[in-house]
Amino acid sequence: MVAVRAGVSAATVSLVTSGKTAGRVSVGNIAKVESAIAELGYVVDGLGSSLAKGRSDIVILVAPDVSNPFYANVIAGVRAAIAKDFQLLLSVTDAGQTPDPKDVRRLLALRPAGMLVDAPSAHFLDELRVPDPMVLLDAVGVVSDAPSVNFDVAQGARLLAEHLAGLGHRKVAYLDSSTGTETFQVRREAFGVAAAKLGLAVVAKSSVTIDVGKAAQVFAQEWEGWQHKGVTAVVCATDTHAYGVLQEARVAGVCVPDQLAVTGFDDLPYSESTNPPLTSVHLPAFDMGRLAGEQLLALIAGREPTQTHQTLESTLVVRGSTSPARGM
Amino acid sequence: MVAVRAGVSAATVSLVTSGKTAGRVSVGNIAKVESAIAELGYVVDGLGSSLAKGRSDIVILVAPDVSNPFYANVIAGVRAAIAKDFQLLLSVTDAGQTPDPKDVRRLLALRPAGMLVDAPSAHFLDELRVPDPMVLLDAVGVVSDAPSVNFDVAQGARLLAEHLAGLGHRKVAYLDSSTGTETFQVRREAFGVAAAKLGLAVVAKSSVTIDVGKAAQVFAQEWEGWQHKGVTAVVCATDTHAYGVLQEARVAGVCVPDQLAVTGFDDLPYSESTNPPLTSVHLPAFDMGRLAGEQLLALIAGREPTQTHQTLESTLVVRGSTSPARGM
DNA sequence: CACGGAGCGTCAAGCGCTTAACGTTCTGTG
DNA sequence: CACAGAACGTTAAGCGCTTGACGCTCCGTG
Repeated sequence: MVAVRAGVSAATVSLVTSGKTAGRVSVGNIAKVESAIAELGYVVDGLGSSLAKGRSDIVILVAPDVSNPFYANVIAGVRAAIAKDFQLLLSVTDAGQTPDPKDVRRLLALRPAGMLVDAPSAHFLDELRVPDPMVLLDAVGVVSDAPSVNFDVAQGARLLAEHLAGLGHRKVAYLDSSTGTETFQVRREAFGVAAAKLGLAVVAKSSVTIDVGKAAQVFAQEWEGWQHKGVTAVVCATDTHAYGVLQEARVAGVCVPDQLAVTGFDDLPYSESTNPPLTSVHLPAFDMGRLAGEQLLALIAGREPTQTHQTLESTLVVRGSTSPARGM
Repeated sequence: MVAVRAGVSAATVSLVTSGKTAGRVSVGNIAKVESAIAELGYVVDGLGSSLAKGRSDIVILVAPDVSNPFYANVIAGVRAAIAKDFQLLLSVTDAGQTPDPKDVRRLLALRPAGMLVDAPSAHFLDELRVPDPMVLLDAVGVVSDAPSVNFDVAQGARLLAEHLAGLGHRKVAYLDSSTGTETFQVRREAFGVAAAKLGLAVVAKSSVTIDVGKAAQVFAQEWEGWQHKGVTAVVCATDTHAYGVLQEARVAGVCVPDQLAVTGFDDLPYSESTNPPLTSVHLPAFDMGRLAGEQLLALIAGREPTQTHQTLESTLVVRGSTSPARGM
């Protein structure tokens, strides 16, 4: 191995690779070791190193649905914060499902340096014996003393309700999904509260999944009923639902936004390319990831996090899918 | 630890956890150990175990761009194949970039059980000392004796060219991206060949990235020129480009498909929800991931892979964005 | 009754690394 | 010149697990 090549002991090599050379290794030996490392293409073995140090340099990110472009942004943010020092390991799951605690425990066996949990369910946090440094993302409706970074969903919902009410809409349909996470529940409640304050009537309906297709089906079934009730706008709890509604509305010959306003939540990248472009509540996913990553880094380093619970502002992006209600 | 709790040696616990109890551990002791494990919520430490066994149960997936929904499908497929036995670790990178071999080498230090490389560049494979079990995905334009699973891009390009020629188009613009991977190069060439055979004239243009917005810009700049040249269709090397074109065409008052046909490549999930829905070459990403995962599993188990190089059929999904050329 | 072998457990070495503890050498100072 | 302490190196003890080697008990058979 490197040690014999450089003519020193393994201990010395270790001191060099970990940069603890001050007062322990002579410049001559540092050079020898470094050139031996270069010649051999040596990389410190992560397994041995982690075992000796008691923890690996892996950070685990648990997210409910990695195929969702929204999470891609979160992931990118996390990566931006921690990639220099740690390996990011994703606990990948199927769409909309919270990971099985058993799977996560398997990950925990790798003794990660820290853990990030996106959209954790209370049940999930209970089930799992919570490890040392952990930061929660988008931890709505969950009580935990772990630091967290969240969106101001209430604000987004309020902006959205005000926008619709301002356009003269009096009755809206609310479409969300009955998947596991608390996310949708919180959004529905937030919108309900905001709508109630403005005298906006809400008809709620849940789809089974966040699929574009499923949402389209629901719309196809419900549209007639909604029409009878005087619904002039559909508020979707996630943009993918809105895509389905847009698609099916076109099929049904319903003109958006003239006959029906449609709005989303998340502001996914494609929402500016739909027809018409989608009015949506923008949630700063990348920033959430980055901030959570930074918090975790601080925690790992033993520093107390600056703010335990951070809330990020959400904004409303108004595009072509909303216009004044019929008859205005 | 578990051993004392069950009143046996650590060796016996290890035999139980790894299932090698035949002729080594009595049923009584197995029961004792198992209940001790259950009570303590014990999970075999991955670090110690991997170190002793010489390799971890991690599989690394290297992909050029995880935020792309196309890769999300690949990942899902890989996961479906290997999740039972291994942890999937993604070498996450920035959009369109091949990962830095240095980063990957850091991952290699975890001594993964195997490795999957999606859209590898020749340079990347050279740079990296290739580890034991490795399977390549979408390894176009790369010579390597590692098993691989690929798309039949030529077939897709042919179907597309035939479709357009059949609709009476004589001159098409080809829009792709100049990002690192060989993917786009291969697609362009394949389409060029197919088009030439059918007497279809091609005007090529590259965008800097695969961004929707960048593609829109390119279209805005080029459209006038293309119009002069008699271009009646835009072929995009990836659906995201097509989204940009669709969007900008609407802004410019160009009617798709009557004035201009637009096609994509990849058949991303949103392509059925664009306006009009996008005609696109469908690549079976999930299957590619799954097959590659299975190959890798076989390799890891020491079995020879059944087929070294597999090619998956691609198909053309015709939707509303293509119609007969003007004047037909 | 002696002996072979099956059945069951444990021992101990070792995976590749880190780090406290402990030399050894060298330099400077009283 | 003696000695303190800085500067370097190495030794060795693990980290938590796996596994080949070994030992013991017990049973069946010649």
